[in-house]
Amino acid sequence: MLNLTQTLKKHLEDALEQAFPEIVAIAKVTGFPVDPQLVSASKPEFGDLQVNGALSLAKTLKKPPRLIACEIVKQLKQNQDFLSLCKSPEIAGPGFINLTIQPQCLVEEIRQRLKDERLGVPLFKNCAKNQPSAEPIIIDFSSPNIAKEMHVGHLRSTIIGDSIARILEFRGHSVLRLNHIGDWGTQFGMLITQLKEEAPQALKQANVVNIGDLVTFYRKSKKRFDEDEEFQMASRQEVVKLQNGDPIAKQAWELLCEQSRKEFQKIYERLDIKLTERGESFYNPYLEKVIVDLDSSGLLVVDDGAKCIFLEDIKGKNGQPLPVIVQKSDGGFNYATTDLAAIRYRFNKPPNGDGACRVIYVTDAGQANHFAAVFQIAKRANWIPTGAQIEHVPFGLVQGEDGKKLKTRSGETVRLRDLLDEAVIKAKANLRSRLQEENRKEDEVFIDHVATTIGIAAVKYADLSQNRVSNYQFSFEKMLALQGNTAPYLLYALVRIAGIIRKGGDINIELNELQFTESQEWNLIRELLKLDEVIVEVEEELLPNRLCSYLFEVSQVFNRFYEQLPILKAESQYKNCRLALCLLTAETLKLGMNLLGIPTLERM
RNA sequence: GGGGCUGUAGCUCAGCUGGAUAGAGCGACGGUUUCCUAAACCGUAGGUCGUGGGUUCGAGUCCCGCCAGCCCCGCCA
Repeated sequence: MLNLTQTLKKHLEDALEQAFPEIVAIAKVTGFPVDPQLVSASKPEFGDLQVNGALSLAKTLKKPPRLIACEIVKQLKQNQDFLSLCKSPEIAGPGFINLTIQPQCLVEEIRQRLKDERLGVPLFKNCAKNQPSAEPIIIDFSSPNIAKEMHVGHLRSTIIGDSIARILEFRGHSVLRLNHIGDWGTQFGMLITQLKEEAPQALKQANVVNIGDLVTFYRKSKKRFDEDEEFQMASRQEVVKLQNGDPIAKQAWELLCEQSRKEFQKIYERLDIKLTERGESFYNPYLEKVIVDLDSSGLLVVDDGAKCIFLEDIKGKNGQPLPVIVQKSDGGFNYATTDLAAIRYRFNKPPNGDGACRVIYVTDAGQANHFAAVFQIAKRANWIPTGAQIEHVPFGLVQGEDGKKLKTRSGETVRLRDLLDEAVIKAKANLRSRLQEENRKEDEVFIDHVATTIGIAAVKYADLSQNRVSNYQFSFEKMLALQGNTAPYLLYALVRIAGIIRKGGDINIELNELQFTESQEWNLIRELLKLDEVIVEVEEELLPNRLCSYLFEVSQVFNRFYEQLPILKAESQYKNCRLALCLLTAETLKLGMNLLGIPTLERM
């Protein structure tokens, strides 16, 4: 209903200016535009929309708010265009104006949507003044480390990042999904040194060690690095060799990366997530230039032998400005340097960069300080073009049901593949007991497919349905629960619709004959029509949980409709109309789930 | 010591630029099945929005202090 609310807003602005011509001048002086403050009604009994503007204008106009509302309404009642969209506006409470959309307008919207593949969600270019540009939006997410397995710490970034990417893509943006994997740094020196001793063949040919062994070697090497000075020296030398392009070291590094990459890919396939790999090492050739340019722009300071930039407005322990080290005293670069090089590359015009207009980092909230620091440096160095955006999209920790960081019983970090396996196993057990209760017989292919879909959907949905910023309490029991704001509940609503459609025979909906009489129908219609606003809002706020809440609402309203009104057994003129609502509900839910990265089912 | 995030019903959480009597779900209690998948639906109970001030017509929302929890803070990422 974006179009409709836009039109109404225009009418309201006109009414406001006609009733109180002086506010145009006041608006110019104060700099605040005339805003009727049109928002959705806070309660159904207030209608569809409410206008709050009269209250805030009371002070500037020095008139009681109800009087202001009265004058606005007087103007509106003379506007035939407005009255064709809205029933007579009503003043309520201290000066709210309640609006109810004309039912035939709602029906018309439904009719449009039934014909529209995008379900009324505008492309970016249609609703913004500026044309869509080919300039991509970069979303940096997932980002596991080579030689480590993906664990629960990567879960939220991967799922949330993917959903944000899907939403922006659907809105018509060109999106570059970057996997900034940890494929460089001192850990490779340690690992190669360790492997040279224990499994030298692993450095020469592929598939000699599996990822699990690699992780074990990594742990061992880390331990030795911290304890054994000789080992430390050897590791450092190995890093230097690698950095200098030594072919043997390079080959070993490539093998390690390849081994890990295969493992990551398995997870991404299970989760149906597409990413372009561009690890930290990609930016190696640009690191030196970062230092040089920071130096020439006068930001660089040498302190204790390390090259660093002192931050503005961010203080360290002793109240002194906090430094960010971009080149260590031994000449090595660190992650801040890589991140700065990445920012530059991403904003630079092709062919020397991506030419991005917006860069989004989906990482845990713990890195907020780091990004604040790096962004500040990039801004001060003028590496972010005017009009371009760079933002950190933080999320909270994944906690166990005890409220502490999620760990296995033995205290290890939880591997992502184990977590997904367990979700599927539990979903399968639930399904089997359900089948038994209902005396249903289904083949193993069906059971596998349904359990896998539900298990993965449950994990994704549970994560996405939570406000990103707060910590998230992980619970298989809750996410797989058959009731509540969960993936199975939403999937079930769709299955019900699919069931109707299967048994509905040939659905022949004459769009010209849509007519609705029952409150359950109108509730569903009103809910379905909110889709476009919700998606545009999620695009702006980057909060997928808002989309989840919406889909849950749609499912609930649909389930009431389904429960309380006959559909296939209704008289034919109602049957077709109700089937139309079923179809649109199904399309809405499928689209929404798709934007969350969750596939849907016909039967379950 | 400095900084960030969080604090809303027994539990898990929503709450969009400040707006009408603070909302869901779970759990609890009670009800609904000759009918399209009851994995559903209907109803009841449950809150000094951490706390103390301030801003104003109006604060869960904005500002300041305090308390609690989690996270980050120079050569790891």
